Amino acid sequence: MGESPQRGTEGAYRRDAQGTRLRLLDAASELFAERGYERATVRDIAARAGANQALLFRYFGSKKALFGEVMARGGQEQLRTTPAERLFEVALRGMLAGDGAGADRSLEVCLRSIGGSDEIADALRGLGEEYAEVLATLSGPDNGGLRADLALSWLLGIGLMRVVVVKEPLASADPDTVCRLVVGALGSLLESLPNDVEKGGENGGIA
Amino acid sequence: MGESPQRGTEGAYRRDAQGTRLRLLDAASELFAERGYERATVRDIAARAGANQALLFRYFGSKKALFGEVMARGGQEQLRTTPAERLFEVALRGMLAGDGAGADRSLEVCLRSIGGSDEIADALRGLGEEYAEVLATLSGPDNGGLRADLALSWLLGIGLMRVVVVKEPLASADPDTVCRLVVGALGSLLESLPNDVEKGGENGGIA
DNA sequence: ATTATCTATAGATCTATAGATAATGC
DNA sequence: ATTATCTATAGATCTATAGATAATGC
Repeated sequence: MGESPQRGTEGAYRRDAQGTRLRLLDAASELFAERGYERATVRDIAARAGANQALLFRYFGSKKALFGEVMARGGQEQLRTTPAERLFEVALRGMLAGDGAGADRSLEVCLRSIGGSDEIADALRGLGEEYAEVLATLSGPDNGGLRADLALSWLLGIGLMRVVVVKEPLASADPDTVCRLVVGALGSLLESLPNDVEKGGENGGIA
Repeated sequence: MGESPQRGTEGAYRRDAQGTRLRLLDAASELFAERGYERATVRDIAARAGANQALLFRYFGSKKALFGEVMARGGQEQLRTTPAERLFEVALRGMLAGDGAGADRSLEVCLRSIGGSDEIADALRGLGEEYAEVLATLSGPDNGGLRADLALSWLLGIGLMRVVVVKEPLASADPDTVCRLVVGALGSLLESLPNDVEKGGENGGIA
């Protein structure tokens, strides 16, 4: 009983398709980030949005389509507003900070959804392409793409261990310390990071 | 129809509880590695083992218990037989090589199962503890545990991008090249990695 | 006689849909 | 009248169990 109004705290509620759609999208962002794609059920998403579960299908068609919209919404902003040489650190700090106000949780969503389905892996690959493309501009021509992928791998691995696995001492380590250690070590991989490190330059013959 | 004998290629088959148990365990190792915990169903596991699905529950009790046995079986060997200063590279090469004969796929299993349930994260954390503990001996006293966690994060991140996400160019990059780049960059994080990466030569001027 | 193996099914999810209800705009 | 919202349920999984069947050892 008592599930009819479902709007909880708001008191008077008005019919508002666009508003409901947006609340569903926000709720989905949160729940996908918290539990991953599979474990976030449409009923839970609708409940958090204070909406009926059937509306989710009316407005988005399917759970997968909703996931697609969630992924499309985030990420892009960070990519557009951050200069290449700061992208790694900004993304890393975003991951380390966890949930901020309008924090971009796209990467976290991906990490928790891995293995859920092939479409999820596709989504993460797509997001990765965009990050890696930018990061690749920081390397010389030799293995630039590979170096970018490796940097991105570290970023995701750190997120995985810290946010999903919650491995100590990493999980509660000071973001500044983590950032310093990682960016320092990456200096020999990506050449134009802010804290310039002497660079090796050549790569020594790859067969 | 026609699912009764289920032993396929073997021809004459004998009742062999221990053998069936082992085939189930092997099949589970493979399928968990390929699809992760959630998507590997007990029916598929039993089918690959050429056994009836009910036997899985008879011999292991539950799907989770089976997963536990799979995780307990692998990993340990690599940890015991590999000296600390080579552990990172050996684990990395194992991840890069993918499926060998008796390759240890525990890490891959974990990567594909993340988000499936809290128990999975626990299993990965436990496996991580053991690796990190060994890696921590390679660092000086300052932030040794954290440095080890960061190295492990990179290892897992690379596995994630290469094996699960299949991001190019990393996915089909030459293992030697990847290994050289990563071990080189890690030199500034873990202090006593072998300076001779069996390629000899340039290790990049790392402070 | 023992017990490895198989059949059949309970019971719990979860996504998705069809159709009913009711709040808004005209 | 339109359409946002809700109810009820179909249909597809999947794990797990109870009890039947049949291959082995004595």
